[in-house]
Amino acid sequence: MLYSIKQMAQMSGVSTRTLRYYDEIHLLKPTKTNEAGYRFYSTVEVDRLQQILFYRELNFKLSDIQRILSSESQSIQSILHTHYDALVEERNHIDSLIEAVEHTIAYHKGEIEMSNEEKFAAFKKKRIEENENKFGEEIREKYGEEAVEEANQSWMGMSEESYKEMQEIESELIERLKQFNQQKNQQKEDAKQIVMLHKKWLQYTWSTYSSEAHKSLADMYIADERFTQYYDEKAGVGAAQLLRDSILAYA
Amino acid sequence: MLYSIKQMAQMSGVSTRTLRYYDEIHLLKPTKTNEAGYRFYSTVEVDRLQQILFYRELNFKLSDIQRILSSESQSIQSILHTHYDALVEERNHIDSLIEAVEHTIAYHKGEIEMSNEEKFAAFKKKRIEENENKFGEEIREKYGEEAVEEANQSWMGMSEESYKEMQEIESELIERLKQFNQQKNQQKEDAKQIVMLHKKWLQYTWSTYSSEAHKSLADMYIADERFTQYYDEKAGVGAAQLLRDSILAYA
DNA sequence: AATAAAGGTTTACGTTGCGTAAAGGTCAAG
DNA sequence: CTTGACCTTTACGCAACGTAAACCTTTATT
Repeated sequence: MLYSIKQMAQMSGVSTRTLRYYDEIHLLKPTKTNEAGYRFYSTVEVDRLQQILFYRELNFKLSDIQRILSSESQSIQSILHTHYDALVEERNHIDSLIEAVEHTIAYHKGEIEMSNEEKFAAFKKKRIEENENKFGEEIREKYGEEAVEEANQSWMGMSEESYKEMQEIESELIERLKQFNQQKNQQKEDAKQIVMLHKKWLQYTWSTYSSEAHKSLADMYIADERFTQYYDEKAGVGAAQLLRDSILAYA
Repeated sequence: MLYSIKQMAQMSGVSTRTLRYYDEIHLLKPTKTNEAGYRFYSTVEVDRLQQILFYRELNFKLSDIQRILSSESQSIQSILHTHYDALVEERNHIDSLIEAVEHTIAYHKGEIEMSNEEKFAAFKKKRIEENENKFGEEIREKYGEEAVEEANQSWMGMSEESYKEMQEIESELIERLKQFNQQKNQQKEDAKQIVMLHKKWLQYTWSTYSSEAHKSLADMYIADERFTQYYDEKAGVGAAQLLRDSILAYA
C-alpha cells in the first residue's frame, strides 16, 4: 500500500509542504518516487512520521529528532536529558517573566506607588548596571573581582543623603578643576586640593583606597575617551589631562 | 554629550548590529548623523534604549515594544495583559511538555514496562487518531458527532480478545470476497454471507447499526479511493465494487 | 603629512520550520 | 481532448539579529 503525498498529509495531519520539507532535509524520504517526481510513502514512513511528530510536539528541534531516530538508546538518553533540562530552565525563566510582567502591570495601574527609597534603589541599580557594561571588564581585570563587588555593595548601601554629599563633592571638584584649568600660574596647593576632593569622592564607593590604585585609575582617565570626554566637557578641554597629572603628582 | 554607536553599545550591553537594526526598523533612531553617515546618540536615546531592553527581557516582540513606547497607558495595559496571558499559557504548555519528556525518559530507561494492556490501549488510540485524520471530517458530516464518538468509545473499550475476533472476521470477509471475486457464477448466497460478515465486523465499533447507514457507508467505499485501494489490494481488483454492490443489494 | 589602526557604513546571506504564492508538469475522468 | 485535481520545483517571507565582505572616516602615531 502506497500513499500519495496528500494522503500521507491527511493521515498525519501535517501539510504537504511539511512533507516536502522533511524530504529536503533528509528527515523523512518517500519509499519511492515516480518518473514524474511524485512522492510515494509506505507504512514504514507512516510510522516514522508518527515518531517525528511525537518528538516534535515535545518541542524537539528537527535536527535533534533526526539524531534521535537514527541513534542508539545511549545517545537518545542524553538528548532527552539535555532537552529536559532546557525545558525546566525555560519554565523557570518564564516564571520570572510572569512575575516581572505582573509587577509592570501593577506599576502601570499606579497600584504600586514607588516609595522614594525604592526609586533611589532602582536608580542605583541602574547606575551599577551601566557602569558594569561600560567599564566592568577592564576594571575587574585591573582591580580584581572583590574590589568591584565591594564598590558595588557600598554603592547599593549608600543612603540618599550620602549620595547628595557625593554629588556635591563632585560639583566642587569640577568647579575647582575648571578654575584651575583656566589659571595662568597654577598653584601646587590648588592641585593638591583637587586630588583630595577626588580622593574623597572616590572613597564613597572605594573603601580600600590606596594611592597606587588612585594613580592607576588616573591613567585610565586618559586612556579611556569616555572619561576624558566627561571631564573635558564639564570642566573644559584639558581638564582630564590636568586631573590625571595632579593625581600622579600628589596622590 | 553625544555617544558613538560603539559607546552606546558598550554602555547598554548590546551589539552595534542591534543598534543599526533598531535604527532600520525605526525603533531607535540616533539624534543625529554625521555627513559620513556616522550615528550619534544622546542621553534621550540612552533612556529609550533602557526601556526597550527592559521590555525585551520580558520577551516582548520588538513590534510590541514599538507600540508600547509610543502609546498611551490605555493600550499599554492591554498589550501587557495579552502578553501576560500568553506567558501563562506558555508556561502551562511547557509544564505538560516536561511531564511528557519525563515519561519518555522513563520509558527509554525501561523503567516503565508497558503492560500488554497498555500497549494495546496505545495501539487503539493510535488507530483512532489515524482514522480521525483520514476520515474524521467526512464521517462526522455524514453520521454526526455522536455516532463517531460512540464508535471511538467502543473501540477504546474493546478487549484484546474482541479485537482478535474482529481481525479474524475481517480475514474471513476478505478471503470470501477474494473467492467470490474470482467465481464465474456468483451465488446470491455467497454475497449474502459476505454482507453478513461485514455487518458483524462493523458492529464491533458501530453499536447503532442500521442497514441504511450500512448502504451509505458502501457508497463511501467507492467514492473514497483509500477504501477502494484497501479492498482491491487485499481481495483483488474489483473487490471494493463487489462489496459495495452486495451491501446495496442485501443489507 | 603620510600611514596605520580603530571604528564607521552599507549590503547581504544564514538561522528555524515551514506558509504561501507562482509557474508549470501529470494523471484520472468525462 | 479537455478539465480539474494533484503534483513538481523555485523562491520569497517571517524575527531578531550574527557574521562577513568590501569599502570609507576618523584618530593616533611616526
